[in-house]
Amino acid sequence: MSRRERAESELTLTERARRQQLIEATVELVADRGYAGASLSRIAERAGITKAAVLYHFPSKDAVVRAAHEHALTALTSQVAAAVEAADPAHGPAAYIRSMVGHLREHPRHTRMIIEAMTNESAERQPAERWRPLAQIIEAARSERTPKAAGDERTLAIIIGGGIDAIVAEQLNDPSYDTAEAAEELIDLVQTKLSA
Amino acid sequence: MSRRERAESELTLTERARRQQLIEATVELVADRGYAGASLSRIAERAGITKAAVLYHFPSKDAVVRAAHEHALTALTSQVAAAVEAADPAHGPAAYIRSMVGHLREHPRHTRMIIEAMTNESAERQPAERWRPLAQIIEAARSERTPKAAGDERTLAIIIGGGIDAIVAEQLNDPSYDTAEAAEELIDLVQTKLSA
DNA sequence: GTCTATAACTTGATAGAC
DNA sequence: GTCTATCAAGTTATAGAC
Repeated sequence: MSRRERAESELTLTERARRQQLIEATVELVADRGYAGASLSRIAERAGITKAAVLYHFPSKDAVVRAAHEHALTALTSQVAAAVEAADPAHGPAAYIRSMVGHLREHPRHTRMIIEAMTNESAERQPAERWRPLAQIIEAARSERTPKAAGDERTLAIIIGGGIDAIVAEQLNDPSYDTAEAAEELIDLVQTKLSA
Repeated sequence: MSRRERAESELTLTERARRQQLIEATVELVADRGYAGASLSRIAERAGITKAAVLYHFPSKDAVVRAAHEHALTALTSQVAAAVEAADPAHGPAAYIRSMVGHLREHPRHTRMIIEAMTNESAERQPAERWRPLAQIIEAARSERTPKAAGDERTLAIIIGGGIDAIVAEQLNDPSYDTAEAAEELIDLVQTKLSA
């Protein structure tokens, strides 16, 4: 299942281009038709080559999908991380929420890709712990206001994360939904909690 | 795709039993291996019969999965509805959160089934609007305290719903996570908001 | 180094035996 | 009324041509 994958440096120029093309095709496909709908033949078809040709560039179908997933996830996390670092620690949670909702709104296809990947997360992988980074950001913000305060950052981070997901998901099936405004309301909720 | 399904009253006793058995097998299967892993052959295998036999009791594979989905969903909504009705309107949101988290904790397999079904919700079905019932409960609670208040119930309901999902999901990959406590924290957060 | 032809298997569904 | 035998279409992956 898990063969060795070539290092980035060893890639031919055309290979690089093909991989990128295949990743984009896969992201679109997963976004449009879900995980199940992203078969090798359809990926190949969308890229204008054959199934077998896809399997030359990637060791397996799973590898293609994983690459597409990482592509979307990296884009998200790097942007959010940058936004948080640029912000004052006290406004860390707000920056996190704003940039995350913003990114997901601007890249709906990445969103679907990430959601699908999380849901179908094979049991083989580690338990995620997606809340941890946000919990640290909350802790930093908290210790800036009331130095000795230490609450349940984990649960708060989990709730916020779920809130973000739900807001973005809502926009997915009602494009007229104002996610920016919703994000501010979520931020307001968090501020209230942190001030208490 | 959508053939006529027999009315409940016309069902033989053995047919009733088989259907129930197949539904349970499907729920377990989806919970364990996800939507994709729930093929006709595996459903049949788990029930001790053949694929084709399954398709005698249900018109299609889709119908089996839909039945399993409805089974899980009905159990959830009926319990939550009862809990909310039994509670004072002012405590409606709390009752909603408690009973929902409680039910999902007690029935983890139903949980996975519902999540998978929501994610793979074919585009053919209506846009869900899962937040509506909760929004009404919030509105009722709000008008009891400050009769003229009318805020953004929709977004609040969406955030709460997402928070519940996230709490339950967390318990799914860390069984030691205390969802009851998390639920109380979420309730506290909502109370703060409604009091403001 | 890149891709075509082919294989081996699984899928959902039907027709018809009992 | 219940289920077995069979099918056509789809799936991923391999072997080997260019």
